Amino acid sequence: MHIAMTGLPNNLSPRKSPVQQRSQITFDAIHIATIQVLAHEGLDKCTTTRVAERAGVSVGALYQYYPHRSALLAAALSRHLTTLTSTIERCCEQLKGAPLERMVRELVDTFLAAKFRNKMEARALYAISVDHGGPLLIEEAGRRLDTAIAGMLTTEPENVIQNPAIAGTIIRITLSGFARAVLTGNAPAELEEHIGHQCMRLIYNYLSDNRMPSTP
Amino acid sequence: MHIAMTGLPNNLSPRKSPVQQRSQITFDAIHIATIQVLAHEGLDKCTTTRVAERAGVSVGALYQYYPHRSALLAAALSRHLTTLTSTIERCCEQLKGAPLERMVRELVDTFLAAKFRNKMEARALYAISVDHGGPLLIEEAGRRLDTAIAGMLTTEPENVIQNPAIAGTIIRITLSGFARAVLTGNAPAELEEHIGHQCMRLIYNYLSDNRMPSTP
Amino acid sequence: MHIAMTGLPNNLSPRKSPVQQRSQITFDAIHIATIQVLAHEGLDKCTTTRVAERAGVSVGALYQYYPHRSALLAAALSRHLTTLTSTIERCCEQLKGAPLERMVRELVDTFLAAKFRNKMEARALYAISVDHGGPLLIEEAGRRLDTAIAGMLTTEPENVIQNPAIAGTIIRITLSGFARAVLTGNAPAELEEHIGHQCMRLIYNYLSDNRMPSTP
Amino acid sequence: MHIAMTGLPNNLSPRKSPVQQRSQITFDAIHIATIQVLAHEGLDKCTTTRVAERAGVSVGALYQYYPHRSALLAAALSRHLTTLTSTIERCCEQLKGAPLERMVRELVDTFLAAKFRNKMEARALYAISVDHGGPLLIEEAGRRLDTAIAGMLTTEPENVIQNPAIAGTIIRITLSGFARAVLTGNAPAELEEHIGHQCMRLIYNYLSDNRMPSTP
DNA sequence: CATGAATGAGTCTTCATTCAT
DNA sequence: GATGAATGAAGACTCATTCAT
Repeated sequence: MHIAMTGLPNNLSPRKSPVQQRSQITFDAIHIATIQVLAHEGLDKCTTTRVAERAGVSVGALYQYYPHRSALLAAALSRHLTTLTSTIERCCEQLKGAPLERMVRELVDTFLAAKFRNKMEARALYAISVDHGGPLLIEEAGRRLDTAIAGMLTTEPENVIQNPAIAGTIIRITLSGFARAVLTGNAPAELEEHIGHQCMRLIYNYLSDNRMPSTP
Repeated sequence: MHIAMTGLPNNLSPRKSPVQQRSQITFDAIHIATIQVLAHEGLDKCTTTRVAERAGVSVGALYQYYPHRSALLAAALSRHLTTLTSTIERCCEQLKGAPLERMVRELVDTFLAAKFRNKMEARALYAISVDHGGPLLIEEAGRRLDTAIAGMLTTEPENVIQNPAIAGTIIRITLSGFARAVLTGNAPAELEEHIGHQCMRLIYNYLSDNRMPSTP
Repeated sequence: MHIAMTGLPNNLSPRKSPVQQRSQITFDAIHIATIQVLAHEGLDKCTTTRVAERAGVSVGALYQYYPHRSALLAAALSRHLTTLTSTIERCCEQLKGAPLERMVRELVDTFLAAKFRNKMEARALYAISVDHGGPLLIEEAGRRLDTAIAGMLTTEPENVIQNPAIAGTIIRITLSGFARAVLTGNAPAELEEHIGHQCMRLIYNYLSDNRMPSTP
Repeated sequence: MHIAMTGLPNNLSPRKSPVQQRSQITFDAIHIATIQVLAHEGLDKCTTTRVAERAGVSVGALYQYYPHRSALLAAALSRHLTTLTSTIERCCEQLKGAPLERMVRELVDTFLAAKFRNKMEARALYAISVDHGGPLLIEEAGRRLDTAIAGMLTTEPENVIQNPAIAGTIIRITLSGFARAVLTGNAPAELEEHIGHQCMRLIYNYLSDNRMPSTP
């Protein structure tokens, strides 16, 4: 159940949940330090020593909380994804029964806002997306997002959504893709402010229309 | 001009182009080995030693062609992106003046086919997208793709595309995002075969319609 | 101020001064090992691995104290020069006001004694005089020696020294040159025991007389 | 006898003496390149490849003339020392029977002029003085210089030189020491132009006087 | 003979991890 | 528990030297 809670595969979960107050502070300090070092120095230079240093604790202390470096990194990504996922799940819950347009508008806004709240962090964490258990975490988060969005779409009043499951996935991939493009600098600066707008168009039109490619 | 040709930032470009036959063989062997090791072992274990070993040459030989590991990795990504970019550029060129629907259909098909031709390779190369000059290469490739697509859209007969530049970017980001989702296993298996279809819907509807969010 | 204390240019100074007892032992062991390996194997073979081995510690421990091989070597030379310089400075201080003959005699004796106290070490360190920051260290030591000697000469009772600054340098170069010749085996064995004597003659006559070349 | 001619110990002598014209050119080019690279890049970076490159030949060609890197370096030093030695020998020969003052003056001038003719080269070669057979070459050159100077001193008309052999060595060491100090930047700039003058005083007074330390 | 591609032993250096204090 | 010194495996990279062409 530990797995279920943190989304971390087997041996990648933190060693112990901090119970005392001092522990909690240290734990958080390490988490923050991890992201900072990751952002400022890159994955390769995000070493346990440097993280510990930045967190103001000893390496030994760090290993008190995480069994190894991968777990440390995975935890950073995990926390980020968990926050994002929860936010979206809550959002979708609240939008149940709302008109499609509002669903799309608010979902897009919420998603991007969550992703862009701390751009540095979000950007840095892409480094973990290829290794250290990142793929698994991302996959799981993806599933949860898909489910949440699909659940919301099912309640769409006019019932225009034929396959909510697929639609949920399509929306999630679209949003993730655009967020990544913006965060990694792969979108022209002038597009950045219109990203939300464009995503809405993309998604809204996709959902409300299915003429063309149905007869390919 | 070296930069212009390879898309590799100065210090990341290969050391020398092989002139003799033996050289060419070694050079290619190294390139192939790089991708294989990357795919099978991951970025961290894609060491110069292992690559050389797999290529059946000595480390020294490897360093005769690449000044350092990063250049080796960058070159692998570069070649991949160059192929993709050229393919799309050619495709867009040929589609000039075609009806919108055909444009979209063929662009999507070509893009995904190119990306999926060698899935293992494409998947492996995502590891380089965060470092080793990857971001620069990707950015440049992105610009070229955007331009190519925009150029094509400009010739759309019915003239429904208001802002081809933006549209080009949107399309590219969309396609890249979906390709990545599929390749990294972030799309449910059952969606995989419909990816092309869904992308077309997404893009075609986006292009042909702009009712909703124009009045937000 | 670190620079001022060790005479080592910024990036060549040791990493950290050992505070705990264990550290101090390791630190000293490394220093001694460096000189031994240097003496027995030569500069080229004075590798970090070999030094660590000889010191009975791991390479890692070595790198805890020195940022790189050059710093290790520089430190060895630095310590030697600092000792020499301090000794001479003290000597010159005590000889202030003494008659010229005694000044020369004792300075020469002290200098050579200091240099020859550990011939193996002194000999070995010549290898660092061309690189690894050696030239800078030597230059600085030279300046301090010159100053010390000049300061002493200024107090010569009979006031025969016209230009103490120049004389100080001349003396220092002379002494260094002869010490080197002896240590590197460039002086015939039979001269070795008379070196002090000869140096005194050279220097004393130089100082007390300046007839000839003043009318060249 | 090869040894006798080149002054190079056993396996450090060049592989073959170039007989053909083309060979001679290549041979010289390599020699010059060696010194240039040594001067500009330092001993460590004076690699066979770089030297060959600079000389405009292939590594293979270089190995045609020198059995290994050490021989290449030793040869550079050897040539330098041979030139110096010959010059001094000729000088001493011509000064036989001259008055002491002239002997000293011209010897000092000739020595320093020879050493300073190509400062860059002389400076660079100090790097070889600790290894690669350098010590042996220097020792041999020292002996020849000592002998030459002693031979000259023997013919001094007024017969004031008690022990020409020792005196010869003292003079040689003195001159070498000052030359080195100047070349390695260990003499204050303002002294540089007076070096000859100072050396003469040092040596002349040493030779003509032996009052003091004879009664220590 | 010259070339320069290939070799591979050997360097320096880093860093995850352990463990005596 | 916390500390941080020590470990040592592993990686990047160089370069003297050889040898097929």
